[in-house]
Amino acid sequence: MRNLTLKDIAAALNLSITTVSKALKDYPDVSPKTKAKVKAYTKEVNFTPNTYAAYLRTQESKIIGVIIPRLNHYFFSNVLKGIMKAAEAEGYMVIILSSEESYELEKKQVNRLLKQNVDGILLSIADSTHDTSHIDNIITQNIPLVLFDKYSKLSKCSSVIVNDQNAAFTAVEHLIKSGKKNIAHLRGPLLPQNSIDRFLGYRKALDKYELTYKKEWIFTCQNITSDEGYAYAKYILEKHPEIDAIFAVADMPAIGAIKYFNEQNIAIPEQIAVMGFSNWKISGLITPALSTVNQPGETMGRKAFELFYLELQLLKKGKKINYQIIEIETTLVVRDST
Amino acid sequence: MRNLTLKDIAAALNLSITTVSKALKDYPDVSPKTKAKVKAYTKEVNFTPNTYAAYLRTQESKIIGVIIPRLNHYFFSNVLKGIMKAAEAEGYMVIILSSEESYELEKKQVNRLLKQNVDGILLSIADSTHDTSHIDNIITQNIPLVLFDKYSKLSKCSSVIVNDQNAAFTAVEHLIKSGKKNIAHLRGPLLPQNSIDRFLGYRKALDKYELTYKKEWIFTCQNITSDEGYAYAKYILEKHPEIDAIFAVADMPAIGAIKYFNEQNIAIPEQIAVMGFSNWKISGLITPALSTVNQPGETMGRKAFELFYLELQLLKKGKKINYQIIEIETTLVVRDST
DNA sequence: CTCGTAATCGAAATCGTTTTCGATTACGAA
DNA sequence: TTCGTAATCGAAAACGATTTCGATTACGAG
Repeated sequence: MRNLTLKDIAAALNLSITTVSKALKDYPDVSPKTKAKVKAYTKEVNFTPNTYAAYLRTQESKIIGVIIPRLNHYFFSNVLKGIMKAAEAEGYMVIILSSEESYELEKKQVNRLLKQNVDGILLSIADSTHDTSHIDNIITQNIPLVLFDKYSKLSKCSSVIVNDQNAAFTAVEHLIKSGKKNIAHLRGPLLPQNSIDRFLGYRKALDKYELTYKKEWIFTCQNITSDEGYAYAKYILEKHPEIDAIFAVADMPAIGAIKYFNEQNIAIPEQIAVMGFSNWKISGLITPALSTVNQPGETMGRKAFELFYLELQLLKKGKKINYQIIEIETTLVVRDST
Repeated sequence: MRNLTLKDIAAALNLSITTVSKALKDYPDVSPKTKAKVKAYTKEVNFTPNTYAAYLRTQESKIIGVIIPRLNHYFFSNVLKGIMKAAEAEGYMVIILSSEESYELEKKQVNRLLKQNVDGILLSIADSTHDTSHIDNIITQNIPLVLFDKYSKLSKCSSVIVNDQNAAFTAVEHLIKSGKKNIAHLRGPLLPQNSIDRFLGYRKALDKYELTYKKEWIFTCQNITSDEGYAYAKYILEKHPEIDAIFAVADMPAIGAIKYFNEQNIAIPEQIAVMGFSNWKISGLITPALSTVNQPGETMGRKAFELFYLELQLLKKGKKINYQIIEIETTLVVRDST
């Protein structure tokens, strides 16, 4: 019960393998009549050429690789959805690997994909990635590479990102305009550009509205978990009762903070407002519903694939690829926590 | 900058392609000395045989396909994690496809995987799948198939599942033991076996403790969303104030119900208790934290891969495979909502 | 010295496609 | 008739690995 081959088709139609192959690929040197015959028959028996054999000649695997930092992560799941939909439409398969936010594992996964001879790599770099030689490695091998969300300023390649700084600025501005003056920031770790940018957006907003920036109102979430948010909320309530709003680097810490405030019967947003970032599904479901910044993950994924596809076409034509950075628009989602 | 080939290695070591290939595969007819030489060199230059070329002879792609009903779904993400970890350990790549809970799309995705000549398929069937001919198709093609979580009683193949009936029974029993007597059930749609089993577990618990089963206390969630839970909670409060507990087919509807009760200042669990199913991450983060049944997704994924791998080995040896059904243990997670 | 055997190695076929380059045929022009 | 051209088709050589089968060498037994 193995799959059919060109040989089988050729035998059935009394043609050569060559002609069948060419008919399917619309070569000009096969008559319209035989073309039609071949196409009708292959459709009838549901034949498609073996991709592995085809790879050997064309060096195209019709498979792309995607590396994300985490699998069970709402935002990245949405990005994946966007990538896979777009890939499917163009007949590409997607191999997904996870770096688990580890630099070492990320290197390894990149290597696995290169060994697999994927046609391109879509990558969101891990928080702990401090060196980009493995990424540059992809580029020198002339394999289309697109970074998304968590990108690097070091590597010369296409990226699909969000303007984190602007988005954070808008979020904090909203807090200020609603009357809050002592705004704390639960920031992310030092490494990924995103948490730096969100922090910078926060500072910019304070600057613009002439609010004083206080170092002791900045709290670093190493793993961006709800537990960290919960713990910092407790600390804030005990040591910094003057704080009247929190801008978190992501929804998870924000949700943790809300959980603590709920337990302590603190009025949100009256006594303290909470703003998240990312718009996870959960954010709309907790009480009070969390205000946050919406990052359109699916769009991001789609754009990332499109960028890869574009680069591939240019590469095939031997043209030079000019890297581009696509910025996806975010929107402020105001709910009940601000 | 293309990848190295056996030819390159052979040339560099002054050996034939054959010998290099055999040395790498530990054939007995190559001397330990040359074996060592070949292995040392291939390791040094980081050579691995091209998988596509290898496929042509061995018919093994070292790729498995996974079809899940939904991508951005906490439980399935965990299953994927388990699958991918296990696959990675055995040197397998994983292609993931989503059926979006659609029967038609599921058929299509199965077909795509068959065309891709994957070594095996891991599948969680869609809610709307009413016919299993496409699944039987996989089996007749002699490709290892493992169903997980959402399985079918119709197809003769290995499965990794949870004993939904027992788990539901235990959950409802817990509600009863905590003093609740009028327990409603937000059930899932009619098709997947899981929602049937959870419903049966609910009934069994009522029977055992001699509580009357009332048809009007059963509410069907077609899409298992929080919105449905929210709407039913409202309905229950208005039309059935006698109900003092809700057992939901999944966490999402339970969370929606809690949201409504929170808004109405209903005391949970005193006035009405809420029990979910699945233990999504979010469940521990809402207030009150949701009691639920923990389904170990990662374990399920790992077991599913192991089952596939086992079948593949048997198949290669030409032995008959005897299908088995693995039941994963669930645990009751009691939090603040009961 | 001869022969059989074991130990090593390689040539070549094969997997299923793609693609180059010839081969064949038909047909109109000269 | 003959020749050139266009229109169709196929043979065969890749692609890079695996594997069968045969070749070669070395060496000890007789």
